[in-house]
Amino acid sequence: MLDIRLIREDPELVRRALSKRGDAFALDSILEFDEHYRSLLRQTEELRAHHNETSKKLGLSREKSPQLIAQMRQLGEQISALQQQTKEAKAKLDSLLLELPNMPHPGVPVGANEGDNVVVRSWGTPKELSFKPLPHWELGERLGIIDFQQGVKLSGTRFYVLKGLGARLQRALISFMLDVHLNEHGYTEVYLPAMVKRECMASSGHLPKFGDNLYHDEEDDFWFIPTAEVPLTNLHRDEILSAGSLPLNYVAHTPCFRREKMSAGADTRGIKRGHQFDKVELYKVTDPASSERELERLVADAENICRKLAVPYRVAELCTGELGFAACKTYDIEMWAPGCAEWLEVSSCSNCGDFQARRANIRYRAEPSARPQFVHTLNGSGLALPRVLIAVLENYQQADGTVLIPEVLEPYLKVT
RNA sequence: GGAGGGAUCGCAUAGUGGUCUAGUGCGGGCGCCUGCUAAGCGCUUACUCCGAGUAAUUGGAGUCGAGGGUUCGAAUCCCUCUCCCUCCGCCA
Repeated sequence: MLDIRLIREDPELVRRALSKRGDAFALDSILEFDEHYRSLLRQTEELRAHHNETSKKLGLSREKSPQLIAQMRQLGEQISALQQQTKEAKAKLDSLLLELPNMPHPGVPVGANEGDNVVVRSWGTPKELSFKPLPHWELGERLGIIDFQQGVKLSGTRFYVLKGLGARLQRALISFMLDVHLNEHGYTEVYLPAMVKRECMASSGHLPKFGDNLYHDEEDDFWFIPTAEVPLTNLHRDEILSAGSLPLNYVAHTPCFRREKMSAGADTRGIKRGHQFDKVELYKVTDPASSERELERLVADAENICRKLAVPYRVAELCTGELGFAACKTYDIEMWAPGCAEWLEVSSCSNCGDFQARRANIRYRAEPSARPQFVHTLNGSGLALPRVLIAVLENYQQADGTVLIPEVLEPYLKVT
């Protein structure tokens, strides 16, 4: 959520920033509703002040004047009517504010689509292969480690079953990633609910706008998380943290569930885009001054996994048009997959500034007696499992159709 | 799933219709005292919103789990919901 005071004081700044995303937003009606709401609020408060004062006097006086009580009753009715209007205006204002995305950080390259993203660095070079590399769906089927038909049999399109070494390879990757983030990067591991309350989705920015992409249980109003970012953002909802506790660094392995309505038709082959997938997620809560630096560290932590797996990758900074709703700055990490001959997005690392903190009401005190202010939140995959699995299978495949195990995974995968 | 109990300031508690402008203790902060430490003493210590002021500051409104109701007036009475605890049942 953007600060209404900023919109009020400098609407042009906000308008310019948001326009870089390539959409138009209803700033004018927000300003109008804000003005309307505040004038109602002022009236309500004035009447209430008068009401409070008289009521107090009445309490202290010995004889209760019936006329005065009648007057007060009438005033009370006026107040509750006005209060109702004020509440409605506020609700309308808030619902408009919740639809506004974050403002891109000033340094983010302006652009409309993927072509305008800027590759900031790359690591490793795709191996020269003496044979034609297979895509993972063929490799996986031949080796009997990915079964697409059984996935469809159980749950329909965009589901698959990992079997034997396929399942074990995924599990090895998860353990390996968690261990690196714990031991080398100093994150704290957390185990999280995969279903959360509606308000959690609003805090992270996934509701009200993106309900289409979420699975939802009607009976208990549980929402299935599309990423661990959702529960992680809510871990400290409505809290005031001490400056000394920052930054908080969390790592979590969770399943993720996405309807993928928007991308109907895209990537239907293989395991690149399913309705359910696993992800190791990195998350940071920082003070405002350190969030930019911490984003660089977070990306470096995710990259470290790629390097240890010895898979070529590149890092791109997203242009303004590609930024997610809550993000003000994002780096994508893409691993090279020779079989399907494409760069696979295995991680998206974002600084959300105070956008989520404002929605989730997460604050901190710089000094023990200082006024609380909003923290910054950052998130990034470290990394997304199916795509790393693809990259490993396709990069480590041999001419005879077998696949080698990356050295770092050997301790996790004693093949017998 | 059934029955009962509960939710008050960071924590623990007091508060059953107007003097609650929510008290007290602990914890935190600032200061004093003191060879050091401990102790002691004094002061202080919630958040949000609207307004005035360049600012320090200041006026008002709201918040005792959430929402609604009764009342001139609600932490206190009533209703609904959420969450927590205890017991029973079921269960990995």
